[in-house]
Amino acid sequence: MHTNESSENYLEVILVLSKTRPVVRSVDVAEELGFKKSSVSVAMKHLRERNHITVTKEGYIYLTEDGKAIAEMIYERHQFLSDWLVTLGVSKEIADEDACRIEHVISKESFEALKKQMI
Amino acid sequence: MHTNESSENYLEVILVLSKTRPVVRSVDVAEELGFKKSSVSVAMKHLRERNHITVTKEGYIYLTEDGKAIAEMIYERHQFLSDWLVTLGVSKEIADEDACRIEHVISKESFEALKKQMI
DNA sequence: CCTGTAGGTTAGTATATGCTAACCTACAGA
DNA sequence: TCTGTAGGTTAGCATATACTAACCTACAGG
Repeated sequence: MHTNESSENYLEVILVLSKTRPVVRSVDVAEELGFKKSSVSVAMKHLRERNHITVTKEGYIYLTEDGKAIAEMIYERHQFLSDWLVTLGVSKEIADEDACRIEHVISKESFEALKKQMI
Repeated sequence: MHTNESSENYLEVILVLSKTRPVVRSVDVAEELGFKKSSVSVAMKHLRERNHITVTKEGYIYLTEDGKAIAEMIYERHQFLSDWLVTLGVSKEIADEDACRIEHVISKESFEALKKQMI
């Protein structure tokens, strides 16, 4: 279940998009991230190869068990870190940007410790 | 004064090493980071080109004003983030590793907000 | 004097990422 | 029917980083 920061981001975006629309396609991911469709195409190929997603012949992207686990972990971190920064007085936008970077590098231990403190 | 994560790390290490020894050389940096001397050599070339360091003909590395400013900012973040995580109950080792990654991605705003909360 | 070692550099390799350009397929609509 | 557009793929480029291999210089010590 090894991943890179970029893969984690793609998986998270797929999860988020799937919450608000019936199906997620490469173009949707590209638009959301502001990336070119070719970049997303290559990234999806990698995610397929690593069994993090499956793609139907119509181009609909679905998270596998593995992919979903990663996506949900990252998404939870994102939500939590963003909210936490906002409680510290950081603006919503900056909090979101920072959460988006910190979520990929913080350890499980530190994240859990932070959650515990916030209860 | 533009930098990458890797450059920031090198500058921080140079600063830290200079606190405990009279001079800092490429090999010292390589040993500290666990990198090969060739990698450090190339990195030092980039830091020279961007005027973040100067290197004497003996191979002694010194931070420029710019380089020192970056190094000290990152070092302050490192210290603070590491201490903060330890107060949350994270082990010294993990806190240090996490600080080392978060220090490069957290925004000025968030860092200041966190500092304020810790007073 | 001569050789081995320390410190440094350069060239070329590899991975991760995103980009542009060119191309393909399928389908909607004049 | 014919064409334009949407969605997707592939090839090749560019940057950031670290690595291995090969080489150079200088100096210590037999």
